[in-house]
Amino acid sequence: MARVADETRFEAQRHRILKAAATCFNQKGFSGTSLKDVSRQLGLTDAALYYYVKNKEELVYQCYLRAAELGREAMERGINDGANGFEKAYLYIAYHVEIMVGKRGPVAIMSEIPTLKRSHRNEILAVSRRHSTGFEEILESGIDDGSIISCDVRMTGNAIMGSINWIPKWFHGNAKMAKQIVREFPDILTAGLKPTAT
Amino acid sequence: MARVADETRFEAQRHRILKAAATCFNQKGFSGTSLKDVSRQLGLTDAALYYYVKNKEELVYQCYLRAAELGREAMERGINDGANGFEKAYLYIAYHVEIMVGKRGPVAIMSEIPTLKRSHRNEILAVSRRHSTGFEEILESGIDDGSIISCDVRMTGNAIMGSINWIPKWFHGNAKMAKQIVREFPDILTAGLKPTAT
DNA sequence: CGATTATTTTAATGTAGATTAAAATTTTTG
DNA sequence: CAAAAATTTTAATCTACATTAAAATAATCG
Repeated sequence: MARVADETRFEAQRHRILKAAATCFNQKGFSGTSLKDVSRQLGLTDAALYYYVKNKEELVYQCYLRAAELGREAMERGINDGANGFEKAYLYIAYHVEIMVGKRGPVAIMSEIPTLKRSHRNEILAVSRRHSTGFEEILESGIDDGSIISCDVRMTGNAIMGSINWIPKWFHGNAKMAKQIVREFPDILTAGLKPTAT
Repeated sequence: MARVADETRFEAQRHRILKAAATCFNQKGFSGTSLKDVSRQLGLTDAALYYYVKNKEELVYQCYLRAAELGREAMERGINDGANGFEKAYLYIAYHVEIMVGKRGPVAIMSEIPTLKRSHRNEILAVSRRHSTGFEEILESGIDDGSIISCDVRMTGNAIMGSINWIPKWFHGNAKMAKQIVREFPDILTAGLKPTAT
């Protein structure tokens, strides 16, 4: 048995499949992408995908899990790297945006959560909720330490996350624009958070 | 023939169907909603829908057209009612947000543009682009008249529109929250546009 | 009311695309 | 290199809807 090597190979291919699927879902829409569309991108046959996922529902689920994981990672890094609430928020946004438009992407837009089977749906919803809550806590910490203006963290959080989540809708891989987004979005999204200079 | 009366009746029913479809699409996802799901909401049969739209593709298309029209209307009102660039932007956002969460909604999230047939897709894309451009022009006018801070209007526009477009993802008809959104979103989204008080 | 038109339903049909089983191929390992 | 395991393909099947035609019902009008 080629235990370790095989698992690496398998995981690598699985990963490529998830990225291809995310690309298709974002560009062609969920219902507009057949498994053949996904597999063709990798020079495979649609049936081959079933070696890696149980069915299409699971493919979507895995894409969403990966999207959630990448977001979680960005938030964790932001929390670790920022010295105060504002910086944590700023860095999280920067990291997350970078993932959305960078080579680790594409990140699947979670447009089809309702079509997931109950257990998967609940898991994705739970992890999403946790993410939102995490961001709200960052905002609160910033309000507490004076680095962020007093605001409704729920609404502010939704506004900022919406901007980030919507990026794949209008960004389609243009490298120059990717740089622009990474450079400008963090400032744009946090401009309203800064206490007015006194 | 009952010319006028019939057309009213027909249009009214058509309108109800579009709203029901938008509700389903936003809540269950596009691929997750069958025509039966839509028709059931109105106490109809799936086949009845074909009296109002040619097919499912057209149903989506009409939903998107309606969404675009509502957005356009909000922008027009904002432009008319605002005294300077900032106010135009602020009011447009307020009007659009109000539509998104109000009784005129639900507004369909345009998640499935790629599945539209070419002509419909091009039309929707064109109207979307026009909308984006319109908002960027508002921002530019604000920069010119000094009511808005100097910024990249393209990126800023994308950020703000993303927040608005994402609303149906997390808002599901709770009346209290609707009020909150209408009250807070315009300020949150424009907070970063104000020139720092001197 | 009786006739005409508008709307909806019933009952089939058609089809794309998901899924599967078995065979073929490729990769790994000893 | 030969055997075993891993990966992919070929070739069917299967099924959930979308779609349609014809019949039935409801609304409107003279």
